[in-house]
Amino acid sequence: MQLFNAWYNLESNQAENIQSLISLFEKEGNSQIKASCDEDIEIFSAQDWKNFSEKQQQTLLLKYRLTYLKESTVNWCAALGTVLANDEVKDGFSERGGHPVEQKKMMQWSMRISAYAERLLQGLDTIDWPEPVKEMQRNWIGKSVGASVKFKIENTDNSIEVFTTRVDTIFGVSFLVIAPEHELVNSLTTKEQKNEIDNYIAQTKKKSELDRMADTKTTSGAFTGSYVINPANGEKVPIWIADYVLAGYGTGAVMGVPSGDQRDWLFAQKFNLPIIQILDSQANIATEAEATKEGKYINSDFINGLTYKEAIEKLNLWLETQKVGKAKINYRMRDAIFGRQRYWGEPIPVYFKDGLPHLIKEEELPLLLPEIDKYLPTETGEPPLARAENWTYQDQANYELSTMPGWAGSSWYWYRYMDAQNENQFASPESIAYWKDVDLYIGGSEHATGHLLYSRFWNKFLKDLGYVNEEEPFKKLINQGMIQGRSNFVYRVMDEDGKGTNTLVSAGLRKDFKTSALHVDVNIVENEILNLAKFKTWRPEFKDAEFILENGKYICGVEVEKMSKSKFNVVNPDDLIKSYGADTLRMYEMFLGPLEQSKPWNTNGIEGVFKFLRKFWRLYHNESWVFTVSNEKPSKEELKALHKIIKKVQEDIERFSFNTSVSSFMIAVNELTDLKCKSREILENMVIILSPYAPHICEELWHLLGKENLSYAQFPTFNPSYLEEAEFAYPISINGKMKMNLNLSLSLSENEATTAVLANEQIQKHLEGKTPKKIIFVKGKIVNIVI
RNA sequence: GCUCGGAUGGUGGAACUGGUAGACACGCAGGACUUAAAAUCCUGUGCCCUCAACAGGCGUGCGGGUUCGAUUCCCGCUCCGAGUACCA
Repeated sequence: MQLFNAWYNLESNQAENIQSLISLFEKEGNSQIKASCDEDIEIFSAQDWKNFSEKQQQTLLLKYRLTYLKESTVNWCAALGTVLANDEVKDGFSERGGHPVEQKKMMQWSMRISAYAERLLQGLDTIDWPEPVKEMQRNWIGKSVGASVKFKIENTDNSIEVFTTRVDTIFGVSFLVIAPEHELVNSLTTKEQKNEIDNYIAQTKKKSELDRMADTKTTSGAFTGSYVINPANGEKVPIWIADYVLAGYGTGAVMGVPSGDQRDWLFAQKFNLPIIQILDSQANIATEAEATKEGKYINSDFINGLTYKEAIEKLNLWLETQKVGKAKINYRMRDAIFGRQRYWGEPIPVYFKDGLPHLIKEEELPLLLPEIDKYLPTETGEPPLARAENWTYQDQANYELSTMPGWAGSSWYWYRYMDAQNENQFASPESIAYWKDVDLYIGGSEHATGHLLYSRFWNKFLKDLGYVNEEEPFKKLINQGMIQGRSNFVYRVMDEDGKGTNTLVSAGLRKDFKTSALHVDVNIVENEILNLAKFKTWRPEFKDAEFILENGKYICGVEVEKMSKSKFNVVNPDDLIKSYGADTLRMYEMFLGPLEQSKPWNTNGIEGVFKFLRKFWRLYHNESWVFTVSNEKPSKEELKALHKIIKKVQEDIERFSFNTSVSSFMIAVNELTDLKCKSREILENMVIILSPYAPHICEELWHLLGKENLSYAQFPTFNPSYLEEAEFAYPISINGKMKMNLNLSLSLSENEATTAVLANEQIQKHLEGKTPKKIIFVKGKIVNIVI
């Protein structure tokens, strides 16, 4: 609601209530206002504003709001009557059922995250996050400095606006490409070209954005028949459409400069368009494009002879004075779509009256999901909420039918933890002032450009409105590795049109068919062999499935990928807890490897951790499993073992290296077992050190030791004097190859040490009578003899 | 395609700042205890040559380089994973 009732003021560089915008409109119209808003805003005066009807005013405001309605393209599956996510579309067909999917335009709620692009970018420098994640976000925000240029359409008053980072190449333009979805395509297409354009658009509609992107090898496009005039030299430039240009980015139009851009070069090659050299440094443009900024301009009228920097400056000024363009900063990040055509999500608290969206009143919240007969779209393809009876506001106006996406909740939930019982506010100002932000956030890098960016966006917005105090929500971030799953696949045979059939072919035979791979539940697959009976009942669409078997079996394909419900490769840890206990599972997960590393889930080593915990328990017991500790003074060796582990665990916790701590615990327990240690002093400390790793067993032992409140026990202090050594077994290497170890006192100087080394008989043997050229001595590390 | 990450024994991994590669586990093999099994304990286990020991050679995805010395640094690839919007 707040986002709907807000706009972004680029002057104060923060979000403000929509009321302040309305007052500005009333006072001075919109010509002086610097705001993040839709591109197609007309200029109006204060007087105009007052004369506008209520409806006109609201329509205009919608173009400024931070939550607004926007036409977006979605994957539409007519057979299922629903919108599909990208990962539910496989090769242009729905994963479920194999029905055709096409790109369809739809009015969708969006959020103007782009208003925050610069702040999201700058903020990265202030937070302690892994560099790769920051880098991904920087690339995602994608700031580029360039210019926008208007190309006038021949014989009309309209023009096409183009964004370019290389305005200096404007004299090399030999064509203009617009996205197939571009709103001007229809009006630009001439009678002669209509067939070709229609065909091309039909083809494009079948491709998802992902497909369009994956295929960089084929150059395709179609000529509209119309021309624009290059403002720089007045020349006629043909307008093409091509699917490498996306409607959603910039203006959905690109100027084609074949000499400087390889993609444009390929396009010009294929369709016989001129390739114009514009820099004297471009020597090989007959074979490939050269995106150089070196050299001086040629064939470029008034920038001939200038360098790159001079040309950019001159052109930007020229564009502005000619009123055909201006210098511009562009962000590749698009606004985020906020509506979902699903049932399970928060309903959007909006109703429609006279085609305009209105918010329900705040005291009417929360708006609860209505009951519906089945969680499916309607027969006419409307979202599930359309099934609800009387889903109307005050019995008159229709409610919005889409629901909110997952990130509506995930973008602010941590504030709820600060004040979870609060019934009136999302969190009280006092609790927010106390807790501030999240000190350490552990999350997977798969959220780098989704959740972690949306959260930063909402947090900044909440700060602008004074609800929270920190600019950034997560001070420090660590990427834990993803636990991956082994996914199994079946292969659906496709007919000549590429449509899915009812037949599935075993993995070994799939080369002979055109197939598309489908995830299958790992629980109905054993040793890659599919249980056919279970498969048929798994989902209704497979009831009558037919199989092409190999050796009487259906063999599934295997891939390792992230564990996810949608991939049907999730395993449940409950069974492990039942047989090994939660401590074992917890420690095993740590033992598996470094926190940041991804790996497939595998329980092969869990026995080792389980045995360790039993061995640890036995330290506190005698042979008959009776609790036994002694009050004897610990020996030197026992103290050494203890202080080794104190040091190690301290260091490991600092650097989040839990797997190495677990190994060290095993070493310590092995040592203490060998020493037959029963000393209370040692064993009490061991419980404290291990307790964060295996809390249950430690709590139990703590009680047996006659103590309470383990979580408040003081972590033991490391004493280095227990670890001091007088000697070190130096590795002696010859030409960098380790030959033997030699015990030397650590107090020896370099000279004394090398003398002692050369005096050694065995070393002389290794030297084979040769005189060393050089001896490298690193105290406490190594001796290397070069011969 | 693009952005980001990863690769070390049969397996998970260790080696933190360029200094003994394979710690600690799993698995495997052999043995002890047991009527037997489970549990527990002991020994061995990177690869190659060798009956074995001694000794030797090769080894951190691949190909080069820097260095007395490289799993670690540099250049060029391959494969695997995550994200994705052909970003003008």
